[in-house]
Parts: sequence; structure tokens; C-alpha cells
Amino acid sequence: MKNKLNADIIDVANHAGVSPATVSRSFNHPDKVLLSTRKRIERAIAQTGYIRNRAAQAIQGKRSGTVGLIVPTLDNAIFSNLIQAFSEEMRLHGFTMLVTTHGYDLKDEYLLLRSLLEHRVEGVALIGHDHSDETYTLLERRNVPVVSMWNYKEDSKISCVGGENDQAGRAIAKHIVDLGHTEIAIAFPSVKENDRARDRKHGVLAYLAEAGLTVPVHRQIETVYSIANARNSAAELFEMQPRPTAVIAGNDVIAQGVIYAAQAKGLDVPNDVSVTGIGDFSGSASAFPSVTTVRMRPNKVGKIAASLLLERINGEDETDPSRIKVAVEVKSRESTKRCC
Amino acid sequence: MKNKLNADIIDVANHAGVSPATVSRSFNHPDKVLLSTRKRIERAIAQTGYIRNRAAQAIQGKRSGTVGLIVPTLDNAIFSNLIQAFSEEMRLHGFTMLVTTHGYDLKDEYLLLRSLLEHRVEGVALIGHDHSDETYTLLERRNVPVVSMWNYKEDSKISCVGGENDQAGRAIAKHIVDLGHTEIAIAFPSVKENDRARDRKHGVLAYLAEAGLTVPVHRQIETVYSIANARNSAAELFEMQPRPTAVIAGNDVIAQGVIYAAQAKGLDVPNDVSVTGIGDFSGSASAFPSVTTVRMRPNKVGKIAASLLLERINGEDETDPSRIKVAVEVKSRESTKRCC
DNA sequence: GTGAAAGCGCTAACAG
DNA sequence: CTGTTAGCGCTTTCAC
Repeated sequence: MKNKLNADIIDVANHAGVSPATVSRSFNHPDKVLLSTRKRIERAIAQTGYIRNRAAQAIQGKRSGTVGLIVPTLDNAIFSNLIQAFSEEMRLHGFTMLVTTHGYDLKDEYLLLRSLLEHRVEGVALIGHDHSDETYTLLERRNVPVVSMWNYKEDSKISCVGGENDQAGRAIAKHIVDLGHTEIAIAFPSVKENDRARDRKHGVLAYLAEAGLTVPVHRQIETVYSIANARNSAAELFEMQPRPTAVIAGNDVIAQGVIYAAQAKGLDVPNDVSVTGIGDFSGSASAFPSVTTVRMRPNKVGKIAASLLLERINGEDETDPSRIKVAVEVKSRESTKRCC
Repeated sequence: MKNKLNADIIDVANHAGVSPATVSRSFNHPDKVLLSTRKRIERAIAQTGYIRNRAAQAIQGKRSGTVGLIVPTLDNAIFSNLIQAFSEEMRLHGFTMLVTTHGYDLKDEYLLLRSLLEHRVEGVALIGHDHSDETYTLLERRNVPVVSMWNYKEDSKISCVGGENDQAGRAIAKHIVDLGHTEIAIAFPSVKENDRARDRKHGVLAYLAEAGLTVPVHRQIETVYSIANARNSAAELFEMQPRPTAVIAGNDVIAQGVIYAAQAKGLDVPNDVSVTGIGDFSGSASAFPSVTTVRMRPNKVGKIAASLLLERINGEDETDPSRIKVAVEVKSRESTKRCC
């Protein structure tokens, strides 16, 4: 009964005068242990300063108590809400989250997945549907519970929870068209390896086309995901003749950049130009002017995705993918106005 | 040599015609294995689809390949940059990050720390210096490499990397005083269990006091960390008589909310009122008006903290805490102007 | 340079 | 309800 630096289950057992198995049981099946012995064990745990070793537990081929999350980036607000919601739900159920970022590089994503699997995560959450073949193959081969967040897709290979980004694009385009705008510009991030942005952009352009409106290439700007970049890239938009009366941005951060760019040119939003985002990030409703956008409900998505994943983790058999659609909805606010 | 679902090291060994020990070695001490056998093993790995089991590795009492990160929240931009930088550096060195959030509840933080230790993280990163006694005790008792990010403190119990938040507060207060403002208001988050906010606020008030300025209580508003809340809480500020000519906010998000509140009241920033933040979050420089703030260099802090932690993890002996001060610097921008 | 064998800390049967 | 036993998958001496 030496005083090791880090007590193990045997030390605790000795201290409590029981066998290691009983200590183990009191953790994993407390109902199968007499209350009095459980008390004794608890005291022994406190005395020895014992902390369970999940690694030793995980090695039994069972629960590691972890889930993996792979996101493109943590560096901005996009995924913050989603991750927070997902994380909280997971924690509520006793899971710890391993988080990694691939910086929109799907080659990297595969490597990250591998490393998560090395840690024997019990489930994996990804963003969207653009993943490398290797990623999909590995997922299937290992038969890991997995869920894709943020984009609903009717025929997704894996379970998914999210809004229809295509619909989001159409909806916001409709909003602008309904307001009578015809001189329209768009500002989107790169759609490479990013199905969310691609779907949104496609939805916007498709709706506009159906409405008989085309957006000339010089009015389609591409910008990376930051207010600064969006503001810079958008500046040129307001020098064109004729000046666009509406700018549809791929997300709220870009929209905010566009608004700043307009204001810096002395233009008023929405009187001189209407601007829309997609996402309804926290802050968009409180900005001045508040930003018209499409609500995507990241909290809901994160929470549902976590539940779905937990179900899969605890479930016996792997059924077909579940797909849960979270409704998107245009939030009309101060940054848009009837045209001209 | 059956085709198990998930190959283990023995399957690989059989496939390669070597012993498990050699396979293990080729992972952990590749230089101790003949190149030719290593090749053979690699092929076997590919064929079997083997993925290392870190849990089994960690159980040897050695490397788990993980580090833990405990932050107050992921839900907003504050820590995004910091986390991203920290995470990237860790990943570069082969570590995977376990992330948890405590929602500014230090009781919870302790529990989270315990759960991270259950997973045998090799090191832990925390935010700031406000932690429960239990947390500090546990850290010391287990002798876990640990680093505190985001606030420099000369006499911290544990290693730390960050700017001096007290100085940040003083610096921004000086900026406002130098511009001739005397009717000053402040808008800060709760300083309970949050040493960063407390130090900043203290710095601001201390500097103002030294300059002979006091901020009456009704001009000290408390707001939670969001643009929406800040905007709401700040609204009353602009109804007071005399109206403050400057508002010092505890961070950039709150500053942005204050700016919107002012604009919504028809006030011009900075002509009617100057507003400052602290933090220089991404976006603050590109806002319109751009926000005068104090640069805290989250990327630098995150990266340095990671390096420090890695040093500790790899280092033989635990020396005294290292403390690295990252210089803070006022960024004077459009949201502030000489008074009256 | 490689293999055999003895655990790492814990859990899941199986007895009792 | 509790103890005994036999591993989980891997790493690390120690021989060879």
C-alpha cells in the first residue's frame, strides 16, 4: 500500500479492503455494488487521489468516452455556435470531445480522421458532405458512427443534420428579387471543397436565373472568410457603373464586410444598396443596420447532431443514414429595402 | 490470420512475418528497425487497414498523444483565434486536443480537468488565473504540465503566456484621457471568476483615478458577452445627462455593441462619442468606423503557450513556472477622436 | 536487428 | 454481492 504518485485501481481496492473488480464495478455498474462498500470505495478514492484511467478502459475494446469533431476552422464565428452546442450535448452524456481543424483541406481531413480513430473515438462529426473518397471509405470500413452537420442532403452517404443550403440561397435571392432589385451582385467564398458555399451560391444563381436575372461575372466576387477581406474585395463592387443595388453575400461575415465597404464609400445601407447574408450569426440581428439573412439554427443543428451520434453510438445495429432537415428561414431586417 | 474487422498489431506482425514487438518498434523507434522490414511492415499495415491504438499505448503509462484545453466558452469570437493557434501548433507536434468549456463556472472547470486527466492528457492549457483551489491542488498533485493563457501575471502559480490585462486597461484609458475626454462611461462584463476582465477594468479605473477622473456608478454598466446584450445595455448610457463623450468597453465585442447602440440613437461615432474596445478581434480593424482597441495578439499567445507546454511535456524536470509577457499595444482607429 | 515474455490498468466473465 | 481469473493491444526489457 505504498504511496505511489498516481494511484491505480489496486491501490484503491487495498485501501477499501475490496478487490479491484469491485472498484471497477462501482464505477461502471454502481447498482451491482452494495451501497456500504461503494461508500468505502469512494472514501478510498478520495484518500488515494485516484483518477480513473480511460485509456485502460478503452483498451477493453469498449468505450473510450470520446468523440471526434473535425471542422474546417475554429478561427472565426461560423462554427462557434455549432461546436458549442454539439460539445455541450456531448458533455452532458459524459463524452469528451477531440477537436481538430483541416483548414478546408480535405486531404488533411482524412489524416485527422485517422488520428481520431487512433484515439478510438466512439463517433465522429464532420461538417458538410465534401469529403475525400478515402475519408468515406475509412468511415465505412471501420464502421464508425458518424454524422455530418450543417448541410442537409437527401441522398447523403452518411447521416446528416442541417439546413438546405441550396434553399437558403434560393430564399434570400427570392427576397431580393421580391424587393424589385435587378442590378444584383454576389460575394461568396471559394466553393472548392465546400459544399455549403457551393449549394448556397447555386441556389442564389438558380433562383435569379429563373427570375430572368443573370449576374455577370464581374459582379460575382470571391472572397475569403473574414470581414477584412470581404470589405476589401467588395469595394470594387461600388465603383461599377451601373452600381449594383443589392449584394447577396455567402454568409453574414462577408455581408458585414460588404456593408462596411459600402459605408466607407459614403453609401447608405439599405437606401443606396441592400445587402444580405446567410447564417444569422450572433451579432447580425444587433448590428446597425441589422443584417437581413437566412437563419440556419446552428444551436439546433449541433444539439440534434450530437443526439443522433449518441443514438448511433449506443445503438445496436447500424441502420441506414438518418437525415434531419432543419428549416431555414429568411430574417428580413434593416439591411434590405425595396429597390429604387 | 483471420480477417478481423479491426486489425491489431498481431495481425500486422503475422502479415509481415515479424513479431509484434518489431511492429511496435517500427512505430516508436523506426531507427531501430531495418529499413527492409519496415517496408514490409508498412505494406502489411496498408493491407490490413491497421490503425494504431493510442489507448493501448497510453496505458503503458506513457504518451497519450493528447493535451487538454479548458476555455470558458467557444460560443463567440474571443477565444477562437487563440484556440486555433494553440491547436495548430499542437497538431504540428502530433498532439490531438481535447476541448471543453465551463461557461465561466470554475466549479465546473475542476470537473472538466478531472475528466481530462482521466483521459490522461499529457498537458493542460487553461485561460487566465482564476481557478478554484481544487483545480490548483489537483494540478500540483498530479504534477501535470500546465500553462495559463491570455493573462500575464508576475507571480502566477503556474506558467503563463499573455498580455498584461491591467496594462491594457491603463493604456486604453490613457488614450481616452489624452484625447481630452472627461465624461467617461465604461461597459464591462462580469468580473466574477474572470481575472482578465477584472484586471482590465481595474487598469482602466486606476488610470482614470490617477488622472483625477472618477466614473460614477451609473456610468459603469455590466453586460454579458455579446453584441446584442452590449447594444441593449449601452442604450441607457446615451440617455444620460450629461451624455458621456467616451465609452471604454471591456472588449471589442462589447465595443461593437456600444457603437451600434450609439448609431441607433442617431449619434455619430466618433464625432458625438468615442468608443474603445480591448482585444483587437478580427473584424475590429475593418469595421466602419474601425474600432480603437488594444492589441492582445491571440495568435502569438496561443502559439507560444503551445510551445511552452510542449517543452514541459518533453522536459525532464519541472522547474519553476515560466512566464512570458506578450506586449499589448493601443491601436488608435476611427472610433475615437479628440473631445469636444 | 529481432523475438519472447512480462506486464501497463482495467473489465468481463465466471464462480462462490 | 464480491473475488478470481483471464485477457484487452501494446511496449519494453532481456535474450538471442
